[in-house]
Amino acid sequence: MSRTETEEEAVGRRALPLIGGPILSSDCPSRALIRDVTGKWGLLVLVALSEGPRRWSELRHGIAVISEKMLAQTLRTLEADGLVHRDSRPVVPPYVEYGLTAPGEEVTALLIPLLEWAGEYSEQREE
Amino acid sequence: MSRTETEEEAVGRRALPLIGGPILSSDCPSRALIRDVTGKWGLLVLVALSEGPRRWSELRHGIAVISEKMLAQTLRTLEADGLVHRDSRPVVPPYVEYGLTAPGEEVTALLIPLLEWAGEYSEQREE
DNA sequence: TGGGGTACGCACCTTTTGGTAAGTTGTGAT
DNA sequence: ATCACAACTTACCAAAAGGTGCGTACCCCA
Repeated sequence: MSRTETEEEAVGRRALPLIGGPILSSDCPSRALIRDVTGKWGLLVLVALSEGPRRWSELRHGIAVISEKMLAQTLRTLEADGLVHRDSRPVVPPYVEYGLTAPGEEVTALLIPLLEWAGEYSEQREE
Repeated sequence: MSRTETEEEAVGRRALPLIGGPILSSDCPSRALIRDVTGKWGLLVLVALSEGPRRWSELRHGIAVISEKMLAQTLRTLEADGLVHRDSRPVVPPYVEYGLTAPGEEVTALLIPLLEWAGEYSEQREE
Protein backbone atom coordinates (compact mmCIF):
# COMPACT_ATOMS: atom_id res chain seq x y z
CA MET A 1 0.00 0.00 0.00
CA SER A 2 1.37 3.33 -0.93
CA ARG A 3 -1.63 5.44 -1.74
CA THR A 4 -2.45 8.49 0.31
CA GLU A 5 -5.37 7.82 2.57
CA THR A 6 -8.50 9.91 2.54
CA GLU A 7 -9.35 12.46 5.18
CA GLU A 8 -12.06 10.19 6.58
CA GLU A 9 -9.75 7.24 6.94
CA ALA A 10 -7.20 9.43 8.65
CA VAL A 11 -9.68 10.93 11.09
CA GLY A 12 -11.13 7.51 11.80
CA ARG A 13 -8.22 6.25 13.87
CA ARG A 14 -5.97 9.19 14.38
CA ALA A 15 -2.73 8.38 16.10
CA LEU A 16 -1.68 11.90 16.99
CA PRO A 17 -3.93 14.46 18.64
CA LEU A 18 -2.07 17.21 16.73
CA ILE A 19 -2.68 20.07 19.11
CA GLY A 20 -6.14 19.04 20.07
CA GLY A 21 -7.89 17.94 16.98
CA PRO A 22 -9.11 19.24 13.71
CA ILE A 23 -7.16 22.50 13.62
CA LEU A 24 -4.71 20.92 11.26
CA SER A 25 -7.13 18.90 9.17
CA SER A 26 -6.79 19.86 5.58
CA ASP A 27 -10.16 21.52 5.03
CA CYS A 28 -9.97 23.74 8.08
CA PRO A 29 -10.39 27.41 7.12
CA SER A 30 -7.56 28.43 9.42
CA ARG A 31 -5.20 26.50 7.16
CA ALA A 32 -6.03 28.75 4.24
CA LEU A 33 -5.48 31.78 6.43
CA ILE A 34 -2.07 30.52 7.45
CA ARG A 35 -1.13 29.96 3.83
CA ASP A 36 -2.12 33.54 3.09
CA VAL A 37 -0.09 35.14 5.85
CA THR A 38 2.99 32.92 5.68
CA GLY A 39 3.03 32.63 1.91
CA LYS A 40 5.94 34.02 -0.01
CA TRP A 41 4.32 37.34 -0.85
CA GLY A 42 1.75 37.65 1.93
CA LEU A 43 4.45 37.71 4.56
CA LEU A 44 6.46 40.36 2.73
CA VAL A 45 3.45 42.60 2.23
CA LEU A 46 2.38 42.36 5.85
CA VAL A 47 5.86 43.13 7.10
CA ALA A 48 6.20 46.05 4.70
CA LEU A 49 2.90 47.46 5.95
CA SER A 50 3.93 47.01 9.57
CA GLU A 51 5.94 50.22 9.18
CA GLY A 52 2.82 52.14 8.32
CA PRO A 53 0.40 52.48 5.41
CA ARG A 54 1.91 52.54 1.94
CA ARG A 55 0.81 53.35 -1.55
CA TRP A 56 0.70 50.78 -4.30
CA SER A 57 3.79 52.14 -5.97
CA GLU A 58 5.74 52.18 -2.71
CA LEU A 59 5.00 48.52 -2.15
CA ARG A 60 5.76 47.76 -5.77
CA HIS A 61 9.23 49.25 -5.53
CA GLY A 62 9.94 48.54 -1.88
CA ILE A 63 9.36 44.81 -1.84
CA ALA A 64 12.26 43.17 -3.57
CA VAL A 65 11.32 41.97 -7.04
CA ILE A 66 7.60 41.42 -6.71
CA SER A 67 5.61 41.42 -9.94
CA GLU A 68 2.58 43.62 -10.35
CA LYS A 69 0.38 40.62 -10.78
CA MET A 70 1.50 39.04 -7.52
CA LEU A 71 1.27 42.30 -5.59
CA ALA A 72 -2.30 42.86 -6.75
CA GLN A 73 -3.28 39.27 -6.06
CA THR A 74 -1.70 39.26 -2.61
CA LEU A 75 -3.30 42.53 -1.61
CA ARG A 76 -6.69 41.32 -2.73
CA THR A 77 -6.55 38.09 -0.74
CA LEU A 78 -5.24 39.87 2.36
CA GLU A 79 -8.06 42.36 1.99
CA ALA A 80 -10.59 39.55 1.68
CA ASP A 81 -9.13 38.03 4.85
CA GLY A 82 -9.72 41.32 6.64
CA LEU A 83 -6.05 41.88 7.37
CA VAL A 84 -5.43 44.81 5.05
CA HIS A 85 -7.67 47.76 4.24
CA ARG A 86 -7.64 49.66 1.01
CA ASP A 87 -8.11 53.41 0.96
CA SER A 88 -8.64 54.75 -2.53
CA ARG A 89 -9.19 58.41 -3.40
CA PRO A 90 -10.62 59.18 -6.82
CA VAL A 91 -8.10 61.83 -7.75
CA VAL A 92 -6.42 62.18 -11.06
CA PRO A 93 -3.22 60.53 -10.56
CA PRO A 94 -5.01 57.70 -8.74
CA TYR A 95 -4.10 57.54 -5.08
CA VAL A 96 -4.54 54.22 -3.30
CA GLU A 97 -3.14 53.46 0.10
CA TYR A 98 -2.96 50.13 1.90
CA GLY A 99 -2.64 49.58 5.62
CA LEU A 100 -3.04 46.91 8.27
CA THR A 101 -6.33 46.40 10.05
CA ALA A 102 -6.33 45.53 13.76
CA PRO A 103 -6.22 41.77 13.06
CA GLY A 104 -3.53 42.47 10.50
CA GLU A 105 -1.43 44.11 13.20
CA GLU A 106 -1.97 41.08 15.41
CA VAL A 107 -0.65 38.54 12.94
CA THR A 108 2.21 40.72 11.89
CA ALA A 109 3.26 40.96 15.52
CA LEU A 110 3.47 37.16 15.50
CA LEU A 111 5.31 37.02 12.20
CA ILE A 112 8.12 39.43 13.00
CA PRO A 113 9.71 37.25 15.71
CA LEU A 114 9.74 34.46 13.16
CA LEU A 115 11.67 36.60 10.71
CA GLU A 116 14.08 37.64 13.42
CA TRP A 117 14.65 34.06 14.46
CA ALA A 118 15.28 33.04 10.86
CA GLY A 119 17.77 35.85 10.40
CA GLU A 120 19.72 34.99 13.52
CA TYR A 121 19.63 31.24 13.03
CA SER A 122 20.73 31.29 9.40
CA GLU A 123 23.49 33.72 10.28
CA GLN A 124 24.81 31.62 13.13
CA ARG A 125 24.65 28.49 10.98
CA GLU A 126 26.85 29.68 8.17
CA GLU A 127 29.81 30.37 10.48
CA MET B 1 6.27 49.46 -18.14
CA SER B 2 5.17 46.37 -16.40
CA ARG B 3 8.16 44.11 -16.19
CA THR B 4 9.44 43.01 -12.82
CA GLU B 5 12.59 44.84 -11.95
CA THR B 6 15.80 43.06 -11.08
CA GLU B 7 17.16 42.78 -7.57
CA GLU B 8 19.90 45.28 -8.37
CA GLU B 9 17.47 47.86 -9.65
CA ALA B 10 15.31 47.40 -6.59
CA VAL B 11 18.16 47.70 -4.13
CA GLY B 12 19.49 50.74 -5.98
CA ARG B 13 16.81 53.13 -4.76
CA ARG B 14 14.87 51.27 -2.15
CA ALA B 15 11.90 53.17 -0.80
CA LEU B 16 11.16 51.02 2.22
CA PRO B 17 13.72 49.93 4.81
CA LEU B 18 11.76 46.68 5.31
CA ILE B 19 12.82 45.89 8.84
CA GLY B 20 16.31 47.17 8.49
CA GLY B 21 17.56 46.04 5.18
CA PRO B 22 18.43 42.91 3.31
CA ILE B 23 16.63 40.42 5.54
CA LEU B 24 13.82 40.29 3.04
CA SER B 25 15.86 40.44 -0.15
CA SER B 26 15.09 37.45 -2.28
CA ASP B 27 18.42 35.65 -2.07
CA CYS B 28 18.72 35.85 1.69
CA PRO B 29 19.16 32.38 3.21
CA SER B 30 16.69 33.17 5.98
CA ARG B 31 13.98 33.38 3.32
CA ALA B 32 14.54 29.75 2.38
CA LEU B 33 14.41 28.79 6.04
CA ILE B 34 11.10 30.57 6.47
CA ARG B 35 9.69 28.76 3.45
CA ASP B 36 10.75 25.45 4.99
CA VAL B 37 9.16 26.03 8.38
CA THR B 38 5.99 27.79 7.26
CA GLY B 39 5.43 25.64 4.21
CA LYS B 40 2.38 23.47 3.99
CA TRP B 41 4.04 20.29 5.21
CA GLY B 42 6.96 21.68 7.19
CA LEU B 43 4.61 23.40 9.59
CA LEU B 44 2.53 20.28 10.10
CA VAL B 45 5.55 18.09 10.74
CA LEU B 46 7.06 20.52 13.23
CA VAL B 47 3.80 20.83 15.12
CA ALA B 48 3.31 17.08 15.14
CA LEU B 49 6.81 16.62 16.56
CA SER B 50 6.22 19.29 19.20
CA GLU B 51 4.33 16.64 21.16
CA GLY B 52 7.42 14.47 21.32
CA PRO B 53 9.46 12.28 18.98
CA ARG B 54 7.54 10.10 16.57
CA ARG B 55 8.26 7.22 14.23
CA TRP B 56 7.90 7.49 10.48
CA SER B 57 4.70 5.51 10.47
CA GLU B 58 3.17 7.59 13.24
CA LEU B 59 3.76 10.76 11.28
CA ARG B 60 2.53 9.11 8.11
CA HIS B 61 -0.80 8.22 9.69
CA GLY B 62 -1.06 11.09 12.17
CA ILE B 63 -0.68 14.01 9.79
CA ALA B 64 -3.86 14.30 7.82
CA VAL B 65 -3.46 13.00 4.30
CA ILE B 66 0.23 13.50 3.69
CA SER B 67 1.80 11.42 0.94
CA GLU B 68 4.89 9.34 1.62
CA LYS B 69 6.86 11.33 -0.88
CA MET B 70 6.07 14.65 0.78
CA LEU B 71 6.71 13.32 4.26
CA ALA B 72 10.14 12.02 3.25
CA GLN B 73 11.01 15.21 1.41
CA THR B 74 9.86 17.45 4.25
CA LEU B 75 11.75 15.47 6.86
CA ARG B 76 14.91 15.58 4.79
CA THR B 77 14.85 19.34 4.33
CA LEU B 78 14.04 19.98 7.98
CA GLU B 79 16.91 17.69 8.91
CA ALA B 80 19.24 19.57 6.57
CA ASP B 81 18.11 22.80 8.24
CA GLY B 82 19.09 21.33 11.60
CA LEU B 83 15.57 21.52 12.99
CA VAL B 84 14.81 17.81 13.13
CA HIS B 85 17.06 14.92 14.07
CA ARG B 86 16.74 11.41 12.78
CA ASP B 87 17.40 8.47 15.06
CA SER B 88 17.58 5.22 13.14
CA ARG B 89 18.27 1.82 14.71
CA PRO B 90 19.41 -0.94 12.38
CA VAL B 91 16.95 -3.53 13.63
CA VAL B 92 14.95 -5.81 11.46
CA PRO B 93 11.71 -4.16 11.23
CA PRO B 94 13.47 -0.83 10.65
CA TYR B 95 12.95 1.60 13.50
CA VAL B 96 13.39 5.28 12.72
CA GLU B 97 12.38 8.04 15.05
CA TYR B 98 12.23 11.78 14.36
CA GLY B 99 12.36 14.55 16.92
CA LEU B 100 12.96 18.28 17.24
CA THR B 101 16.43 19.66 17.85
CA ALA B 102 16.85 22.66 20.16
CA PRO B 103 16.47 25.15 17.28
CA GLY B 104 13.52 23.11 16.11
CA GLU B 105 11.85 23.61 19.47
CA GLU B 106 12.52 27.34 19.21
CA VAL B 107 10.78 27.81 15.87
CA THR B 108 7.92 25.59 16.81
CA ALA B 109 7.36 27.74 19.89
CA LEU B 110 6.98 30.70 17.53
CA LEU B 111 4.72 28.81 15.14
CA ILE B 112 2.15 27.57 17.63
CA PRO B 113 0.83 31.04 18.56
CA LEU B 114 0.34 31.63 14.86
CA LEU B 115 -1.79 28.51 14.57
CA GLU B 116 -3.79 29.49 17.61
CA TRP B 117 -4.39 32.98 16.24
CA ALA B 118 -5.53 31.54 12.92
CA GLY B 119 -7.91 29.19 14.64
CA GLU B 120 -9.49 31.91 16.75
CA TYR B 121 -9.64 34.52 14.01
CA SER B 122 -11.19 32.26 11.40
CA GLU B 123 -13.71 31.06 13.97
CA GLN B 124 -14.74 34.54 15.01
CA ARG B 125 -15.00 35.62 11.37
CA GLU B 126 -17.50 33.06 10.26
CA GLU B 127 -20.07 34.08 12.85
C1' DT C 1 2.75 64.83 -30.16
C1' DG C 2 4.64 61.86 -27.53
C1' DG C 3 6.29 59.90 -23.32
C1' DG C 4 5.74 58.83 -18.40
C1' DG C 5 3.39 58.08 -13.93
C1' DT C 6 -0.59 55.74 -11.28
C1' DA C 7 -3.19 51.48 -10.30
C1' DC C 8 -4.52 47.93 -11.95
C1' DG C 9 -6.90 43.43 -15.24
C1' DC C 10 -6.22 39.74 -18.60
C1' DA C 11 -4.09 36.00 -21.38
C1' DC C 12 -0.35 33.07 -22.07
C1' DC C 13 3.50 30.43 -20.73
C1' DT C 14 6.99 28.43 -17.52
C1' DT C 15 8.36 26.79 -13.03
C1' DT C 16 7.42 24.69 -8.88
C1' DT C 17 4.85 21.77 -6.05
C1' DG C 18 2.53 17.76 -5.05
C1' DG C 19 0.18 13.24 -5.85
C1' DT C 20 0.13 8.13 -7.72
C1' DA C 21 1.88 4.00 -8.34
C1' DA C 22 5.49 0.99 -8.33
C1' DG C 23 10.01 -1.04 -6.69
C1' DT C 24 13.43 -2.20 -2.64
C1' DT C 25 15.31 -5.08 1.45
C1' DG C 26 14.76 -8.20 4.95
C1' DT C 27 12.00 -10.74 8.24
C1' DG C 28 8.15 -12.82 10.47
C1' DA C 29 3.39 -14.50 10.14
C1' DT C 30 -0.35 -17.47 7.51
C1' DA D 1 4.80 -19.82 -1.04
C1' DT D 2 2.99 -15.65 -0.43
C1' DC D 3 1.61 -11.70 2.04
C1' DA D 4 2.55 -7.77 4.90
C1' DC D 5 5.25 -4.33 7.33
C1' DA D 6 8.91 -1.07 7.97
C1' DA D 7 11.02 3.11 5.78
C1' DC D 8 11.94 4.69 2.08
C1' DT D 9 13.19 5.99 -3.48
C1' DT D 10 12.12 6.73 -8.21
C1' DA D 11 9.51 7.89 -12.51
C1' DC D 12 5.74 9.96 -14.28
C1' DC D 13 1.88 13.11 -14.46
C1' DA D 14 -1.53 16.91 -12.84
C1' DA D 15 -2.28 21.15 -10.53
C1' DA D 16 -0.99 25.36 -8.57
C1' DA D 17 1.97 29.31 -8.28
C1' DG D 18 4.22 32.78 -10.52
C1' DG D 19 6.28 35.76 -14.39
C1' DT D 20 5.88 38.47 -19.01
C1' DG D 21 3.77 41.38 -21.74
C1' DC D 22 -0.20 43.93 -23.19
C1' DG D 23 -4.13 47.00 -22.54
C1' DT D 24 -6.89 50.57 -19.78
C1' DA D 25 -7.94 55.66 -18.35
C1' DC D 26 -6.62 59.93 -17.09
C1' DC D 27 -3.52 63.56 -16.63
C1' DC D 28 0.94 66.29 -16.62
C1' DC D 29 5.16 67.83 -18.79
C1' DA D 30 8.19 69.12 -22.63
